Amino acid sequence: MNEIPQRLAAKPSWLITQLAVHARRLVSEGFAAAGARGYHYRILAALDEFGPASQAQLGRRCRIDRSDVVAAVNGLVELGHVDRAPDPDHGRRNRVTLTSSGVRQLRRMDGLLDQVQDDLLAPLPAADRQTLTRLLSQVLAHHEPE
Amino acid sequence: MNEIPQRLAAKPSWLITQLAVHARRLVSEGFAAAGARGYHYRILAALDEFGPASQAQLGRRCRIDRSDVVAAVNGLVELGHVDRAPDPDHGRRNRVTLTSSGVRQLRRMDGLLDQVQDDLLAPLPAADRQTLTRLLSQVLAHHEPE
DNA sequence: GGATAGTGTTGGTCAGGCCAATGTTGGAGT
DNA sequence: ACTCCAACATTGGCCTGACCAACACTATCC
Repeated sequence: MNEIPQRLAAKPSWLITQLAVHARRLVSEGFAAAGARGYHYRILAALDEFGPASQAQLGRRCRIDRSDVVAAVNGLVELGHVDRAPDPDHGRRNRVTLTSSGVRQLRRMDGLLDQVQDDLLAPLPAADRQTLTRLLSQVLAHHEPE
Repeated sequence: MNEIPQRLAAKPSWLITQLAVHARRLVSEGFAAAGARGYHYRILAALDEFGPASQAQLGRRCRIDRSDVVAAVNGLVELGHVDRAPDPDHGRRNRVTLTSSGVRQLRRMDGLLDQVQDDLLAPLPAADRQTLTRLLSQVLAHHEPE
């Protein structure tokens, strides 16, 4: 009835972009429960793993445009999950820091996200999940900057 | 320097959505050469494989919202790749048909898209490409409307 | 000192995926 | 025959994520 054209179904680019739609849906549904957006998680994670950073640095690490980092940090500051202060050593630069509230939010999101991974890969046994992750990492690395 | 947070890099949802960004970029770059958009290809492919159809049917087969099908078909009609006429048997329904120009455009896009698949999966040997495609299909099928 | 690269910010664009409301039409139930 | 419901096409709006261009400022390198 609602059969997909073979041309599409067979193409990796189709599979990836369509699966990404479902992944995004699952993720944003999960995050909605925590009142957060996708960009927020990326930034909180980067701050937690690499410590305080400038907005430009965050953008590079999270694959977010600098202009979008501004808005996301604005949101995080308003929610109290992050602090923004001018970098004392570097005039124009900002220094973004994780607050304890931010750490708690990050933990919460981590939990939600683990559940999402499970829903996303539901039909696959553990071995296949690992294989898929490895192959995707390999391909993605090839398209990443340097 | 631009290291990605481990939390992200390890999550299938991240790998899929990020890879989808690159896939979309490659596809749209390729399609730009033919002056077409992503929705166009889907619709042309569905018409070619399943024959003339109503817009609602196209939407279901191509995973496009009804309202977006309207705009896409408008564009295709303007380009002469498709014909739209009221279905004689079914009052409100439209009947969308592929023109010979549409067939040519589809062939052209097919070629462009094959090249894109190659660029996308460049780092993978043939066997891995097949494995990846199989796993993605499996996962995607699980999230599709039965 | 003057060119050059990096930084934060504003504001705008785009594709893709959605939803709600409206007017219309076919068909099923009774 | 009449009513009610489901399907269809269309308009108009919204959201996320990813971009780009321009501006003002700062640091650094030659």
